[in-house]
Amino acid sequence: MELRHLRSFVALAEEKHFGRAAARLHLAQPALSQQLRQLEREVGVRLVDRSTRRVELTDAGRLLQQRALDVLADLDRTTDDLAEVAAGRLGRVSVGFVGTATYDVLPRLARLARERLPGVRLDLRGELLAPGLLDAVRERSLDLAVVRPGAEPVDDLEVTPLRTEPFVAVLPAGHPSAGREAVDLAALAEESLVTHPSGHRSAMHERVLAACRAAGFSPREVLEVSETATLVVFVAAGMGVALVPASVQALRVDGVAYVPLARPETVELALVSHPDAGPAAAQVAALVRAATEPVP
Amino acid sequence: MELRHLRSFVALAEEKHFGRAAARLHLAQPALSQQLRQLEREVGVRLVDRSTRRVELTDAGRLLQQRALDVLADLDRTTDDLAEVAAGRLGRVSVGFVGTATYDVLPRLARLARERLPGVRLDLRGELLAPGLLDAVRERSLDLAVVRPGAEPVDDLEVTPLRTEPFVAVLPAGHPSAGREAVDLAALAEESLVTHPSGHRSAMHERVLAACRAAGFSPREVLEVSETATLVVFVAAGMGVALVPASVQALRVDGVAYVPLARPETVELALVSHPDAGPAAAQVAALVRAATEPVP
DNA sequence: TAAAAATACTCCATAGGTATTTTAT
DNA sequence: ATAAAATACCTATGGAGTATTTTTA
Repeated sequence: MELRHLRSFVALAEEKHFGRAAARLHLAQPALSQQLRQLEREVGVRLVDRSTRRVELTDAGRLLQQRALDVLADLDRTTDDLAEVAAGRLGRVSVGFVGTATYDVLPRLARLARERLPGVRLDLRGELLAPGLLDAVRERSLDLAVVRPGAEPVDDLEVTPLRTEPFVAVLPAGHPSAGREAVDLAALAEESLVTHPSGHRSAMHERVLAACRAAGFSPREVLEVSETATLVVFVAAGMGVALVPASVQALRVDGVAYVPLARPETVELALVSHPDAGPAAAQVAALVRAATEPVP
Repeated sequence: MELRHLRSFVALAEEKHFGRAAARLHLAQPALSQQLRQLEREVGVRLVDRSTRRVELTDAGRLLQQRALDVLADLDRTTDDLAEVAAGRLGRVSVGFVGTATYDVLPRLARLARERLPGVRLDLRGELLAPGLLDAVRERSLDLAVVRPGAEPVDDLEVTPLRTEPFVAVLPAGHPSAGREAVDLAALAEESLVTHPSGHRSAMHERVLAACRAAGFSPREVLEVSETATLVVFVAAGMGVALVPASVQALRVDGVAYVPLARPETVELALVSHPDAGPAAAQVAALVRAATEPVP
């Protein structure tokens, strides 16, 4: 059985006339007769009761007409859908975010995708750690990752810079520098510092300590927390101060003030994708770039 | 696009290897390469990322794999179903019954069909009138009809006799002959008679009056009702007596006694079907014959 | 007898085969 | 170096066309 048999059968079922159906199919009448004969032979069932004066479907014919219509419609839909998939407007894309991109980039992306790529199902996962994100992209369990690029370059994946943003200080509301225009990082030398985890689990830890060294001090006490939200809450609780990328200010917490640094230090944000990610991932990548364009 | 493209694509999607997939399809490898090229050209989308070492589906390819599998499974199911339809084990059949077959043949048929033709949806309609039944079968709004054959022969439809059954008298419980072994019809000459409608709407009316004439009398008062159930209830209410085919005894009503006639008069029951009714109708017709075989 | 489906036959388009080349690892 | 996909080319099947016959209402 081939689709041409089904298409011909449907036409014949509708026209109930070999000549007209053949014309509609751009076929000669005998070709249609033969196709029907083949089809009936293959399914082993008479589909059309026919004489020179009357063409009528059998019960089996009526069933096949319905099913054939369904199948042909399915295939038409499929063809359309394939084009959508190829254009990246239909599909499923998973994006992972490091903690400091979770409260700013993630929601912006979600809103943009909802508007511009309604056919793409997004799977967004926030508060992840950079090394795991890279591995996930490598093994295709994630399509895209928004990370803070670390020291060592990544050459088996595509990495595109998204933005460079300044650090801001996170201070408890009662802190003397809270509410100021800017704070000199050196003024915080004696405070306890709350940071992301050390080791190779987060790029932030090293960046923050490097900034302190640049300001001429090494923090006296360091408290490590793994979630950015927890970090901010710790500051609110008076456990210390912190340095975070400016976009973390999207995370508003009572009892906490964000204050720019007098001499700004910066961190990068980058998008990582697999070299042969699908078109939907490419579309979403474009939206990630759009979501990070205006540095807030 | 033809089914062979889909079949080949599915095999390739599963094997992820042109050589093996081609072998499974009993094709040479270049034929498969060509089919894929045609398919991709037609849908305008790359379906497989391939190098000499790696064959991997694109997003679009994965979508098509799913859809193609669905379509092919649908068609397989359809082929099976067509055979069932052709054998008369799958389908829909409507059967109409005259009033006096409604309470005996109809329920027997329903039970038999449930057992032996579970795939056939039966549409059973009782208490109809013979002329309407015949027209309904002619115009195919009914597949089968169980009727009391009238005087004039029907030659454009298939009529097969089902059974011949004796009339029985329907008497009120208090009637002197109620409970007897048999009653002589002439003994009821003075009673009011309850019958089915006169005119050409029911064959019963004429049959009953003919039986009375054969017994040597003409009923003094005749009351016409259109439903058999109503007729019996009228007798129970003391409105008169009636003559009905023996199978109506299936209709048990308090206050009514059925009594055989001393000199039996008979009526026929017949099955009417369209000459080119489908196989399901033929199967059901066989069950109707089975349901009427043992004269009760 | 006239309209329409079936049959007879012919032809050529094309699906698929064989041989070979290209490519990626 | 080698396995595997792509390309080139050829062959033959069979799908569709034309002409004709058969059927039935």
